[in-house]
Amino acid sequence: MSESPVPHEPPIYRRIADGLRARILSGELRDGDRLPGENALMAEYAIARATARQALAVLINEGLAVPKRGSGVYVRLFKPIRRHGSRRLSREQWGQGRAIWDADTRGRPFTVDRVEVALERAGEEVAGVLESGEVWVRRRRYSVDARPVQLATSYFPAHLVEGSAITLADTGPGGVYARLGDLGVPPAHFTEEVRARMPGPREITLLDLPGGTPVIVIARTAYTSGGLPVELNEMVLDSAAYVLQYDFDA
Amino acid sequence: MSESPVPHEPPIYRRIADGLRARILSGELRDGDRLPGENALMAEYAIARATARQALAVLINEGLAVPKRGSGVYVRLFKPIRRHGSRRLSREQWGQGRAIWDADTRGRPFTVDRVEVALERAGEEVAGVLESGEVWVRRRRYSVDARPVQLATSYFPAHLVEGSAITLADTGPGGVYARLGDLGVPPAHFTEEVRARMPGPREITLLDLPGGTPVIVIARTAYTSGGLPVELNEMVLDSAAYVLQYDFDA
DNA sequence: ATCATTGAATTCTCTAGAGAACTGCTCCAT
DNA sequence: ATGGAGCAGTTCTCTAGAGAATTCAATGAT
Repeated sequence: MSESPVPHEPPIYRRIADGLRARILSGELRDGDRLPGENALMAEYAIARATARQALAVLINEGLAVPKRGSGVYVRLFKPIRRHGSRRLSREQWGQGRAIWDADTRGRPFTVDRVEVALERAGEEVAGVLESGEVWVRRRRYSVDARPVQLATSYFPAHLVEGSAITLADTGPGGVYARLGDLGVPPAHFTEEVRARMPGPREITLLDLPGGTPVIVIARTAYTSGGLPVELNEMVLDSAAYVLQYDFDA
Repeated sequence: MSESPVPHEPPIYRRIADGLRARILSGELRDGDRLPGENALMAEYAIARATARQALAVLINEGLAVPKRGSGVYVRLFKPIRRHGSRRLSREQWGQGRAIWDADTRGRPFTVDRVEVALERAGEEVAGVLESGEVWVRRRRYSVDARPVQLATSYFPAHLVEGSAITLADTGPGGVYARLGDLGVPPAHFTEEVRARMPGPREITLLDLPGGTPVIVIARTAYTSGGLPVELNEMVLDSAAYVLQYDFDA
């Protein structure tokens, strides 16, 4: 038999992490405050550097802290952008001022950079959704307050949008949806599929993500009233920067 | 000026991780396959154990691999459940004595364990949403195929549901929404707020999450047609197990 | 005043090694 | 056959140390 009736004491690095987490959640350490760094933890607990790093890695991985190389480890600040799925139903009377998570409802200005427009052969999944082998692709990155928060890639059936402003960098007033209306195929119905996962290296670079930040992936398909798919938009969001809101009736 | 026009070669651990990732994404390594472990990487690349661990940690952190202590590191399998936001809660479904979760698992039945029902003093945020200081709280965990996939906590204004089956472990046919209907306050409108983040230690335990798996947090508020909030349901989902789907018109 | 340099502090990367904890298999006694 | 013991292989935890890369503030030169 085992002679340890003790329900397994957690390892050192975990106890240190638990202590720091408690101080963050209790409010003792606030957004932007500096956490004790590797050296401080080494001295305080008489542990090796790797162990101190492991403790900090736990918090970084949970998204509660952000490391700044050459400076220190800081409590993360969280002020998400609220993204409304269906604007039509999300009127003021429903839940205004009742939001669970504090978020910026006022429209902070988005800036768009890295716009790429290209005609490509559709991948398997895209081709399946849009029922088209060739697609016009629009890739762009959105930033708020000079911080990148979203990558978006839109696909359009090539035969549908050929010759329109959708194939240009500047789509003109009203954006791509107005142009689809001009073409006689205005979007009437949307389906959004939402997932969350850890980012790949490319996404970490483009969104400038600190460690421990998942991304939200939204695949939105736009259909005409006749059920014709006219756009597939794949969005990758910094999950620390966003709260999604969906409103619907029973 | 810096005299390194070289765009900074990535560190060893990252190059190894990149190589393994490529083998996974290319299909060479499939779901459930065993990855080269610490010892194998140490031998192959002539590196220290810590460095090999760091390489594997990258993949584990991205959710592409799962470590099994004493056994090895394995490629993760991904077969999500599709959860429909709208339509799912339609009156027909809960009107017929059908639990909502049966509807969207398509045969894979949800099992519920760890049901807790209690009368509690509402926290600040919950009180603000439900406009009630005392709330009945229902906590439960859902599993599919003996795997826990979701934690759910529902809050109801105490004065509203006092004496109904909502305060019991078994809420009867149709679940809590049918009971709210019985009480004359049927839910007519829903607002869902969706976030993603890394799980805390409690969530890791309850959901049995491997490293590198984010959770999706949904805060759903149910309102009557008169705009009265009658339920706040906070759900924590294993993000590897779910795809959320929302449908709406332009 | 403005700009460049320096230096301390900090995180990041990596080596080398050791023991603990756990898994899965084989072998042996029953 | 079945159960238990033992063993090899694996991940997990931790020590001790060193150099690289980066940040940030102070200092000095222009």
